[in-house]
Amino acid sequence: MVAMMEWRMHEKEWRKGPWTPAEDDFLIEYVRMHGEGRWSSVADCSGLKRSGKSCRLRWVNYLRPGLKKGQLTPQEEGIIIELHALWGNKWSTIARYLPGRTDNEIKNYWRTNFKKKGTPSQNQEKQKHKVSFRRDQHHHQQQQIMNNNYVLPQVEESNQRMIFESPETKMEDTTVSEQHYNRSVMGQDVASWWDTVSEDGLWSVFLWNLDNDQYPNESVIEQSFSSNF
DNA sequence: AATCGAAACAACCGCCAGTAA
DNA sequence: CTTACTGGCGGTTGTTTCGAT
Repeated sequence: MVAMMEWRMHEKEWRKGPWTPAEDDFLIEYVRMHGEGRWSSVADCSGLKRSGKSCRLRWVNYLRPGLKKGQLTPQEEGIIIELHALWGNKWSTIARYLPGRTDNEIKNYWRTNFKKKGTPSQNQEKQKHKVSFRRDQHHHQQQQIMNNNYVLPQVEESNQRMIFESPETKMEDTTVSEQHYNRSVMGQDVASWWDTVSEDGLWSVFLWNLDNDQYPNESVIEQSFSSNF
């Protein structure tokens, strides 16, 4: 009995730290068999000594098919900047507008570049010369493994208002403010956009009460965009 | 070549909301 | 109605890599 309890306790001691390729394989195989979700049962079904949370995080941030890796494009940077101005640290919400990018990636990017430093435009030149070789290399391997096995699932959330067909072109079923956002930011030079906004003091129009978790006043946004873009 | 600080990234932690029992 | 469980999210930390000196 005591031995049994000890065994059970031991069973719940999850492994931590960096994931090994073998663990990744286990998780990929699990998702292939059971689909996403039911993370708490991964350990039981796959033999992984990882918590459900850990498995979900690994899958979402690293193993999931369709993930883009490597440096963010100027367009993506612009999207992040603008949406952060609109919604604050709603990383998962922002990530929905950047197909293939994760909330974690965006969060890290923001913290590294903008949190306690100058404007994005000041950091742009610096950013251009930074390349993540290690990550690209690893991701390339992962993609080669998975491209043959997975179909990128359609994003369908009842209250998420968009379906991406290609990353930076077609968006469907967006709200008015989002459509303005799409028109104004997609393809625009980030540095010039930032300069415009910061010089004109436009940030004030984006300020609203973050606690109520609502979109900013659309008419205000519409006004600011129509007058500046 | 060695060292050190900054940047980049992966992963963990705590909290919260939704939901099933 | 209450409670426990689960998944998701944002904040934070630890490690690795890069670049300057």
